[in-house]
This record gives sequence, C-alpha cells and structure tokens, in this order.
Amino acid sequence: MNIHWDDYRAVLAVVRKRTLSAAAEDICVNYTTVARRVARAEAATGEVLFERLAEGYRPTEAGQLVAQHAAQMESAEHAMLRGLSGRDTRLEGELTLTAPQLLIAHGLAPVLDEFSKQHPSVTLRIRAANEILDLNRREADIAIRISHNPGDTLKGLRLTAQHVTGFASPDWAARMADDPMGAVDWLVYEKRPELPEYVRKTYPGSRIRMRFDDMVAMSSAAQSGLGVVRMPMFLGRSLPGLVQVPLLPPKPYADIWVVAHPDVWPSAKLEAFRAITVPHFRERRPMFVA
Amino acid sequence: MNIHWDDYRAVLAVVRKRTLSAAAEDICVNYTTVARRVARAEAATGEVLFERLAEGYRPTEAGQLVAQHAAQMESAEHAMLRGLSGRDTRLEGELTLTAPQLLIAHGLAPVLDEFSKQHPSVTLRIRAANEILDLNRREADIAIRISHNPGDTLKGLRLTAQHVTGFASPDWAARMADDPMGAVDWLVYEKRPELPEYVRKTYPGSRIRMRFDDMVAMSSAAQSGLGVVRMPMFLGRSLPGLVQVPLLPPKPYADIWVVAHPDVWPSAKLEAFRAITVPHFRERRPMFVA
DNA sequence: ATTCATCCATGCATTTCTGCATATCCCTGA
DNA sequence: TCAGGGATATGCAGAAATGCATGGATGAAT
Repeated sequence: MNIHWDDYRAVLAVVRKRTLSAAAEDICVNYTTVARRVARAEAATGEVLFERLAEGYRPTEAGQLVAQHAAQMESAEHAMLRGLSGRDTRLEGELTLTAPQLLIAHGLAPVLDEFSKQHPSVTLRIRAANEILDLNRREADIAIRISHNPGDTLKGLRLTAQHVTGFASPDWAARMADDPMGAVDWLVYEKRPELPEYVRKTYPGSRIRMRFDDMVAMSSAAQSGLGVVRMPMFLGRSLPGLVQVPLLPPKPYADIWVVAHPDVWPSAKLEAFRAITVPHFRERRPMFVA
Repeated sequence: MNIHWDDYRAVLAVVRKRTLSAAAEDICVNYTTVARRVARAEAATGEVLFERLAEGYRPTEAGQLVAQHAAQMESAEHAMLRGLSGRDTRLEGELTLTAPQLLIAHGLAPVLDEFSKQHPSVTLRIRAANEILDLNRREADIAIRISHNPGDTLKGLRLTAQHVTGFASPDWAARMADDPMGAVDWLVYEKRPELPEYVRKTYPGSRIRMRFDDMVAMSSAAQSGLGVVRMPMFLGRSLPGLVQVPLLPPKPYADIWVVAHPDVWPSAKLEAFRAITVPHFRERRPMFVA
C-alpha cells in the first residue's frame, strides 16, 4: 500500500523519454535502476504500466495516468523549491542566470563582473541560451529577455527600450551614402525573412543575399563585409568593424527585461542582482536607443 | 539537486504529527528512518526544517512550506490511485466499505453475504465508522451514508427513504397507549438533545431522562426498558424487545445513500457492489419507511 | 523529589538498493 | 544473410538505507 514516491518519478521520466536509458539520464541514475523502479511501481499498483518493446517502453493507459499525476507532483515540487528559494535571505550559493547569447557577450559582462565582486560567495551560473528556459521548472533563477512584456506568469522589470537599425562594414556604409539607389545586399534572420517596407523605400536596390539562423554567424558575416544586417543598436555599436548605415531611421525594437518567477523574485540573491542590473542599464541607455 | 521525494513525505508526516515516532507510524517506517529522511531533506534544501525540541519536532517556516507542497503531492498521488482504481475491471483484490455501525449490524449483513458469495476473489474490508471517512484519501472505496445528499465532491445513488419514530419496550408502549397524558421517559442522542414539538404535543408528559453519545448504548437502554428512543424504523424494527410506540406519526428522516468518489465509481468492484446493494434496498423498502 | 512515560540521538548489523559488466533481443542497412 | 547499433534483461559486488538496541534528556504525575 505504500508506494515509493521516487518510483512515480521513474515512471514519469520513462513516459517522457520513451526509453529506460534516456529516462535514467533525466533523473541521474543508472537505467537499471529505472527499470527496477518501474517494475516496483507495477507491482505496487497491480497494473502493467508499460509494454516492453525493442525500441523502448511504451506506456499503457495506466502508465499515462500515473505519469500525468506524477507530473502534478513534480510541479508541486517545483513550486516548493521556488518558494524556498524565494524566501532565502542568504547571499551565497548558486544563482543561475539565463540571457540571449549576444546580450551576454556584448553588454552584460560588466554586470556579471560587478555582481561577482560584490557577492563573492555566490556562484554565478550563466546559461547563454537562445531558447527560452523554463523559470517555472527552475532551469534558471532569473532571465534577461528581449520581449514586449515579462511573460504570462512571470514578474519583471523593464531595463531599457531598444532601437534597431542597419549595420555594415564602413565601405558598405560609404557606398550607401554615395549612391542610395544602388544595390544593397542584406543578410537577414531566418525568423524575420523579409525586409521592412521602409527599408525598401529608402534603398530601392535592396536584395536579400543570405538568410541565417544564427545571429552570431550573421554578425560576423557583416563584419567581413558580406552585407548589411538589421540589428539592435547595442550590438552594432559594440561589434568592431561595423558602422551604422546612413539614411535609415532607427526603429523601436522589443525592450530588455529582467524577469523571474514571482515565487523566487524576493530572494536576496535576485534582489542583489537587480540592484546591480537596473542602474547599469539605466546608465547605458544611450547604448541601446538611437 | 535531486531530492528524494520520499523525504518530502517524511517531512509532511512530521509536520502533521509533531513527533518522529508518530510520523513514523504514519508512513510505516522506523522513526530513525524518519529522522534521517528529515535530515537528508534539510541537507538537500539547505534549510532548517524543524526545531528539535524535547517534546517533538516543531516545523520552521521553511518546514511548513515544504509540508504544504508535499501535501499537494500527496493529493496528486491520491488522485492517481483513485484513477487507477476506477479503471480497474478486475473482480478481485480488496474492496473497502464504510457504513454507520448500526446499519451494518442491522440491514447490511445480507448484502455483504451476497457480495462475498458472488465475488469470492474480492476481499471485503468493512470499516464500521461513526465518523465520516475521507473517500478522497481512499480511507474507503465506497460508503453507505445517511444524509440528504451524496456530498460535495462525491457521486451517489439514493438507496431508500427513511422514516423515524419512537421505539420502546412493550410495557412502555402499552402504558403510552393507556395513558397518553402520563409521564414518558425519553432517551435522546447528544447531537439532537431536544424533543421535537410534535412529540411534546402528543405526549405532554414527556421528559428527557438520559442523553447518550452512542446509538448502540442508547438502543440497548431502550431494550432494557429505560425509556423511549426516537430511531430509524429499520433499527427499531430489527432490534428484539422493542416495539413502535403508539400515536406518534413516523416522520421523514435522512435518506440512505451509496456514495463513492467519481474517480473510483466506474470500477468493476464498485459496480458489482451497487448491483447487489441497490435491488436489496429497493426490495426492503418497507423496512425503512412507515 | 522521584518515578515513569515519551521522545530524540547514535552505533551497529542487516537488508535493500544501486551500478557495472555481461548476455540477449530486435531492427536496420549493406 | 550478416554485421552493427541501440535497447532491455540479469548476476554480482559495493554502497546506501533501514531497523534495532542502547543511552540520555525532558516533562507530567505521584
């Protein structure tokens, strides 16, 4: 009658990952252990939870039912850990920050430096991720994000507005100033594959030369003179070998926010982080806007 | 970073029970184990969860936070177990029934008999409880209850209506028929300490001789001739040595229901139980009403 | 004041769990 | 048809968790 709760967790992992090995990695145990915990859960519930197939474990209906409720247990655990973290008044231990790769590389370094100097007992863990980490699941404690609002369930402070405009190598910029009607090669981001109307009006010779799925690659291509890139002001201004192209008016872009889960928000470490970040962005506002 | 989920359960039990030993009994392990699990949880969370006092463990704020979320995990587990139970199509294993003590003793026996004959692989577990067991927490699978509705979150079938009237030893009944204006000694139930108006009108000589907190004791007192008791028809009729007193009209009383949690309701064992119980009460309706 | 019951801490032997190494199975692609 | 990769089972030794017994402390009742 008393089922080990950790066995539920094994079932959940297997349902999510479909194989013992992947599930085992998920919960940091040997896959043999996962197999045995699943077997124990089956014995305790009296239900077959998985079909054992050559390509992995396929959950039965009962298995899915168990996993579904185990997922609820898991989110209760996450809420608990957030709650504990939020009421933590200590300035020591780990603090995990996530931010877009390029923001970390070009603008956040002084913040990290300052924070680790002021709070040497805190180990900063940086996750330079292009994907959005799940702050509910504590994949990170705090995030710097570029967006129009803090996000559904999250709390946030707007650090600064941003503008975007075209940047290119100096010779491109010179050519565009000399002959605005001439050909202009653009490098664009896969997710925004079209040029805005105002760009085509200003430079009728615009054409898309390449599409990139990665902003780092794209900006180094621009540095090498392959073409013009629309990018946030702070980025174009801090990348050597790039200058702002003429005639194009900088346009508003998504703001920069510092966000965290409201449960975690009050923690001392996060407060300390914000105390450094907010003034930092306020002072450097001119870097980000036109 | 990977906390054993069973450690949370230990914390929850200690917060609920206040001492290691009681908590240990709750979760069927040695109290030493509870102590160690709590210690492990404290190490893993980095928080002190309890103050160790001579009279037991007192939870800190952090401890209460953990317990609160562990309770959520626990109810997710209960929901899971209910779900598994509800989709169980087997007519074997255990089935736990709860019902008021007196109903089991006087009226339910044939149902139990019939059920165990038809389904010999099912082990019936009977909990004759005067308190209401928590069907959410699976303290029982199914309940026979005397009430006006199935209950907030539960599903139910009305088995029969009931009437209530006065019962006493034959000499009391004879005396009351002879001299309705004479003295009548009543034995009443603590929770309904007053006699209804219509009783006092019919028998102006009524007086309360004793109050009981237990219906079994009260009915045997009536059997011994100590006085008159208002009780459900089925009970008065099935207790030897008691007869219905004259003049008093039987009054409607709370109905009898068979109830279960909606998650568990569809299970084969419960269906089988209802298949026996419902017709049984339908046939014996005359026992319960005037 | 003393006894008693209750509760917690700790050391030790045992049971249980875990990880590793090996064997087996199945599907896929040459 | 046969080799190879990925997946699951199983035997065994080491690690971890558990239960028991002992000892000490505290508070309630006599």
